[in-house]
Amino acid sequence: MGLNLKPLVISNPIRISDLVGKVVAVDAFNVIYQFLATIRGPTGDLLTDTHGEPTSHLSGLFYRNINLLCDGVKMVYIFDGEPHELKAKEINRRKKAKEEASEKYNLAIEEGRMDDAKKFSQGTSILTSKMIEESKYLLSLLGIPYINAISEGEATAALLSKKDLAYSCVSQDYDSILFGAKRLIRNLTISGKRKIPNKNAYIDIVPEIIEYDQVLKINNITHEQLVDIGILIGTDFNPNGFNGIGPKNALKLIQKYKKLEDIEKIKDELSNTPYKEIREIFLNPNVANIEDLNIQFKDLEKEKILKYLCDEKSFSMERVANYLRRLEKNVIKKSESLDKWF
DNA sequence: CTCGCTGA
DNA sequence: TCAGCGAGG
Repeated sequence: MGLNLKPLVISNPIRISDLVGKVVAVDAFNVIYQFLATIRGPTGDLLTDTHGEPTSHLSGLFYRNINLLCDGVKMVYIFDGEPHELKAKEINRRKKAKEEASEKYNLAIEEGRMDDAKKFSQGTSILTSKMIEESKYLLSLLGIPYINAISEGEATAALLSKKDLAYSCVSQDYDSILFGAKRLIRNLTISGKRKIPNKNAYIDIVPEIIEYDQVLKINNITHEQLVDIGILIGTDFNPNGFNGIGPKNALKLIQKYKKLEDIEKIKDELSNTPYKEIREIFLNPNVANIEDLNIQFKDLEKEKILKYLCDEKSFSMERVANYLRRLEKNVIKKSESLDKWF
């Protein structure tokens, strides 16, 4: 799951009101997986419609996006395309991890350990192509544009930020910074309090922003060197990184030796790592031409949303209508306060 | 994810 | 008034 850059970055809290009118490029898979992990019933089951089809992804997308739209944030969702072939190992590892989580989940259900069941269920989420299509459909009804990336979604999100078509990327993972994104916002689509695992305590989750320039500056490194650090720690394209090297160590090594080829003690391991190819993935990512990306923000289609979510997906008419009304009021209020200036 | 209820 | 919990789908 991404790479652990946390110890090497500075993150500053950001208020959602700082994002009014700004475009953010959202890592769609990352966000939807989060909804699938968190939006579950007391024993870890997903929300479903009357046919038993999962609806947790739609619930999360609907409520979260309406709130962000109310706050005046403009989202563009970026969906992953074909993964790079070097990602096969990582994809396989995730698949195995899910199978293991499913076994633990089933056993916990069988033995009536419902707390455990809920815990293990979070690791079992599978994002089907049907769920992806449903998510895209709901986004289009909400008037929120989305882009189908050629390959890694985070590469395309980073491109939007580099070209100032977006102010920032949005993801929990740090990969977009390696792709050269100017900014990354974390914790935008999760909110409030989170329980600390196995403890009876809660922490406040607040949105935070990470600046690319600042990351390079405080560590006194270049973009190329940041990518090399990522390769040492381990990326999706070389999942485990190098033996015994964590973020702090990786930084020290690159600060001292400047590049992977000059680090004597990793020579053998390096010869077994396609590091040149991985560098290329991050430094010359496979993305569309910026002119070919058609991003249009539209009005939401109220009737169609009600029809889709309530008639087809078993959402409560009252709740959905309430939410849509709240957004409408907000839009009116915003335009009124704007009118006062003229 | 979010709402709505509940008990301090 | 508000954190915490259960339900929604």
